[in-house]
Amino acid sequence: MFSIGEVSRRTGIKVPTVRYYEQMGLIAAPERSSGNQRRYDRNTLRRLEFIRHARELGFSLDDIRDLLRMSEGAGTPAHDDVHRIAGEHLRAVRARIERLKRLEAELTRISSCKAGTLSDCAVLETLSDHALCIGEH
Amino acid sequence: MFSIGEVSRRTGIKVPTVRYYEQMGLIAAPERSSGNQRRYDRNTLRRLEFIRHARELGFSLDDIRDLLRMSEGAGTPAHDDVHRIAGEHLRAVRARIERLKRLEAELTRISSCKAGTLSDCAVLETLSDHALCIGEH
DNA sequence: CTTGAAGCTCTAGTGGCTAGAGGAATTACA
DNA sequence: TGTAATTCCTCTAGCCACTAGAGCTTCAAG
Repeated sequence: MFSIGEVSRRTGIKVPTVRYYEQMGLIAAPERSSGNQRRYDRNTLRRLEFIRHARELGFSLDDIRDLLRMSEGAGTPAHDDVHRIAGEHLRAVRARIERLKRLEAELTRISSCKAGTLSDCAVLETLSDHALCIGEH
Repeated sequence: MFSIGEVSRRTGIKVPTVRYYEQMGLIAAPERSSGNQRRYDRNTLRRLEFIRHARELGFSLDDIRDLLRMSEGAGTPAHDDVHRIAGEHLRAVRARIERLKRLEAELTRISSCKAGTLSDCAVLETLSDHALCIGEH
């Protein structure tokens, strides 16, 4: 059995965040010691690693709840749902990359200015120039 | 003079968000009509376009406040600060792109699985597998 | 002059945590 | 066994950048 601090060290999830996940229903309320401190088993540890990884992949806690539920309903044909969630997320991620790349190009341009005075500098003008807006609006 | 709705239409910033920016001190409290409704001039319109654009570039409201202050202190040698903020931001954006690309690769892998049953599917296992974690931890 | 859209202020909620107060339990070591 | 340091507990409140809704007033078109 692991204390919450041990769990935190092993999963890389901060202590208050572990408690927060419990509150949000992502993990069950664990057993307690005689002095009312949380004691976790290996299953919960694995579950938290899953959560940590999925969070790094950018899934929302709601998505993760779904994914966990699916993985629990062993054998049920939720396969498609899992792929749907992952696929939707992949699309969102690709869109984000595209947007960030355009952003990078613009930032590179405006931050490479070498003029000596602010009035010569493109940064502020660029930020003001509506015609240079990235994205759709 | 423009009503808040007109401003919203012209800048693409939602009405409550314009009021929020006023509350946060990014724009000054505008004149009011006899019936206490906000009336904006072209200067504020331009300022809001600046804000909108900078937000799209991912600058925080705090950064934008700084940028606006610099652009107001006309002629002062704040040039370096502007570039520092933009440069810092550029570095952050590049890091984000790198992370997202690794993420995309992993998502592509896990969502391309074609197995018929959940137990054959790599998605959940992949999410659980700590060894496949992206990033540093 | 009426009606419906748009405006006003105010409060509270969102996601995903994070920080701090004030106290209790555990652990390491003498 | 004593004690001091560390970890843990609950609870409340704060973060960012909005967003939603209630309940009311004003504006503009016909």
